[in-house]
Amino acid sequence: MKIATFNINGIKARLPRLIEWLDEARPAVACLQEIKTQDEGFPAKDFEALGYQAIWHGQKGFNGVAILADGSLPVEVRRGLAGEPEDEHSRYLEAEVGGVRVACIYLPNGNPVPGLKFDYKLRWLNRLRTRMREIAAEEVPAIVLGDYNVIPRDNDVWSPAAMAADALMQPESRDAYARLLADGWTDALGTLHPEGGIWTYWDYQTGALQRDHGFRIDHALLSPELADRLVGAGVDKDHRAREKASDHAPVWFEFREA
DNA sequence: ATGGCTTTAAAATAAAGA
Repeated sequence: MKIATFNINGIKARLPRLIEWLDEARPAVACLQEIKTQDEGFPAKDFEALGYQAIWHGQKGFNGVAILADGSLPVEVRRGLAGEPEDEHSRYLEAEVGGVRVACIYLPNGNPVPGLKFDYKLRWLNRLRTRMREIAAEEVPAIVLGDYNVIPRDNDVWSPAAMAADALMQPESRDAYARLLADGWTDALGTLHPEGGIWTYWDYQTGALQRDHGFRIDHALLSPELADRLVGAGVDKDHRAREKASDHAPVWFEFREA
């Protein structure tokens, strides 16, 4: 069972690329971030034509998440995180798919540091932790995946010095991420590759892709019940180099059947 | 170099991203 995440940076601008990737990679579940459309603009019919059914949480102009499943409709469990009723950002969507709890997240970027946006990022990380502890207590196979906007380790970035001032690498961001791991969640790609050097994002600017100036911020955290079933993971880097590509590449995780 | 690109929203610029 392949479960993937892809920050597509605009589902309208990226639809041909997205369909192409679904067709080639054919994940059982695909979590999308930054769909950047209101609910009514979501191209559900284009996915249905490929055999995928979807749920989504859109927003005008930016943010927005979706969960696609091959041959079935994800059963929605929750949209949005508790704790800040006034928070209208569309960044969290959770569903049951094929016997697995799947939470699709788009964590706030948090730049500049310091500032209100960074404060929001840290609060959001705390709210996420609260929800993940609830999921963990259910003792079900679970995966919380998406764009975490956190570079967990120095070997997850082409140059720690170049990114030192960025919200993605602040000690507070890393500590919050580390607390999730301490709670018992497994960083799927990080665990398979402790040596680092794997990127999921390359900036559009200054030829970052050509220089391989990237970093790893798209993650999947696994509950113990699912971590035992992990058999592989990877980044579809070739999709980053295609015409009109997102600045993120798709990341996939393969699991043994239960 | 708070920039460099890119998308969205909306009608020329501005916000947001990371």
